[in-house]
Amino acid sequence: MPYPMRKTGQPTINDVARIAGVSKKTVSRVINRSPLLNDETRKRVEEVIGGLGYIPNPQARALALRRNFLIGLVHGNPNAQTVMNVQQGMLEGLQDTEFEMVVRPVDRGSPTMLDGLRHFLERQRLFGVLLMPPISENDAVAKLCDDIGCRYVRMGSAALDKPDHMVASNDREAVREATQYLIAQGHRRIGLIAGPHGFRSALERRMGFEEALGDAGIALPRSMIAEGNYRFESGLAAADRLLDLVPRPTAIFSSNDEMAAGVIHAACQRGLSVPRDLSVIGFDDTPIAAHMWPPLTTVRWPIASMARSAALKLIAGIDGEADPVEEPSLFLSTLIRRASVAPPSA
Amino acid sequence: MPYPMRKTGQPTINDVARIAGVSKKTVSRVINRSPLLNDETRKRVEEVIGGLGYIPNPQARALALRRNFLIGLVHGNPNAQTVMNVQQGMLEGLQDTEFEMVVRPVDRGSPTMLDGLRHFLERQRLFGVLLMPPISENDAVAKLCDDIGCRYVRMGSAALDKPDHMVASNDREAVREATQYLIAQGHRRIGLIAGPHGFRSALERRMGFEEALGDAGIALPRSMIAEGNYRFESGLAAADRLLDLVPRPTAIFSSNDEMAAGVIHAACQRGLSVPRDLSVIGFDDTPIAAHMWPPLTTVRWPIASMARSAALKLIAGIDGEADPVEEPSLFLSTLIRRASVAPPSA
DNA sequence: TTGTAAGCGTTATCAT
DNA sequence: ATGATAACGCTTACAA
Repeated sequence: MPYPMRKTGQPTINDVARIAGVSKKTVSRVINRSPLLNDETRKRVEEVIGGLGYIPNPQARALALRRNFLIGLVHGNPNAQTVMNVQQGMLEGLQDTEFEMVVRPVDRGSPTMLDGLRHFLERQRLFGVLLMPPISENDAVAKLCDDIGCRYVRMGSAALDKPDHMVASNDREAVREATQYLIAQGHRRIGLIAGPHGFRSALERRMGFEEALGDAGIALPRSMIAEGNYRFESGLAAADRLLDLVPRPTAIFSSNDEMAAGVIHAACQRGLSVPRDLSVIGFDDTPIAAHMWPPLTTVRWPIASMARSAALKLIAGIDGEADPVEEPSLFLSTLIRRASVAPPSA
Repeated sequence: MPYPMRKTGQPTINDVARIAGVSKKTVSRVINRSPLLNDETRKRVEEVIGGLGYIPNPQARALALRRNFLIGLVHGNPNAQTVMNVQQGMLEGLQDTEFEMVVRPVDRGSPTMLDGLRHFLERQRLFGVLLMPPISENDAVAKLCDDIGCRYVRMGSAALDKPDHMVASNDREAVREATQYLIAQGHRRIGLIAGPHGFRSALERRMGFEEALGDAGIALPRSMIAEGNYRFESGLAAADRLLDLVPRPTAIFSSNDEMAAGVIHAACQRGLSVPRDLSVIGFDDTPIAAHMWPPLTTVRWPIASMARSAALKLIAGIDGEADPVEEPSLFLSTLIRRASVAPPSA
């Protein structure tokens, strides 16, 4: 036999029912916090449950309920640190619940992505999924979840859905602020390393950047914008393009930290000193931001808190005891000022 | 009702049996690749399965088999990038199987860690778990898995268990080689930033370092060793201690990349130039190694390959078709030479 | 408020 | 080689 059986000595609902002198259904009601139950009965059953150390079998529940106690994390191919932060926040939200986290990387862009995801969700009968950007920006994915009755919460850089299906950050305003900070420092030739085309986060951040420059009456020639794909190498290449300009930009805003690391790398390669010859601002505040030299001024993206909140939204309303906590849907990003920004040198 | 029911239109084993004109048990035999089956029957059933798009319900299987199709990833609190690499390797090994990955962070050091883990494994009836270092070094955890009939594979920096329960890297030799490289460059005052006490990886790497120095007849005063906890800040602090020495070390081997980033940070803060004033070698070859300035010479730790192999070991022997692939148990680390090492300046 | 009986979709036992 | 029947441990209908 490929799958060897295994005896388990764990108590079942039958044991509890027998010892408590009630039917299994009554025990089931206790487990599921049914409101119509005599307090005395409930107490007696709970005592037996405690004494036996009984824990309901999740597999049996999943079968009967046609629904597993698993929350999926669906992510595309973003930054490793971002994924870790999301996992951490999610697990925090799921802590001390009956839910576990299963991780599902998908290849966005693959034509079979949607089908693969459908099979996954249908087979595993997930309770819900957390959709990370940029997968979360795909409306077809959200519709798929709806169709097959799987709860979902989308994480995004703008309001993508109804509040109970979404947690968002205010990227545009945060970037506008960051850019205003550069302007206030005296910078006028400011380059942008944009995120990849088709990403909502890329769009929002770019618009924040453009708004700030527009408000200050600073022209933004096309040449001052270079597009990257959120990866280090693309930041390096984009910075090379911007730094080749004459005159050179005195500051660069990069749409994420990983590309900002590429900017600093490119500057160092040319013998430019940051921030003396070039100021740099990133976005995310991943650990490397504080660890690189010079420490990177960046926008702190509260992605872990967002994920925690998203997880709580996903499982909200199933805890018979308390009313579901109203989790916020909007999270504010803040500018973290470090050494990578200085006034432009004369 | 807290848990709303949901109708599913998916075909079941009964549909397959009815249409194929066989009993469900026969279908079950086809699914599980039972050897005692008429080829003709199998073919007919497989056709129906294909036509219907039937997929066995994992929840029902889990209940009947008393075993879930989930592989757990148990990790303590190490480097985020390392965890991501492990996840990636694991998922690669699990790709196109019926298994999913469940992530379980645990607080090693907590007195309830073992109990918590037991509850998790027993409740979820995991098929198997991948134990990341340093949790993997805890023999009590391995014994726990054995006791409750959960497969396990331990990842480590040395042979921790029998080959089918372990994947290991040769940290000691790799570090010896890295240190020899520093010596060959002409360094004689070489500092070590060790990993935390109680970690096997820390011990192995330290021994490799000491062996290389011993072989070369270079004295290693206690003051040239500083202990860190694998985190950036600890590397920064340890480097500060080493760089306060008079005379200063001309090179530092850091037991991982994150602490090495701290070393470079500390050097920059003092106005020292790497590699002119100080050569640095790290361990891991996480992405930041190539991204920092200067690019970090480091030991490439093939942790993703190890995790992939570990996953394959976990599910080996259940695929009735092919014989289980013999996965390697030992993985070799290699030195990656980048710009952070140079001969000591006169 | 509680219990009885019938699933949920699969696999194990023991026939034939 | 295949099938009937009883698990697996829980939940929902429907009674009582």
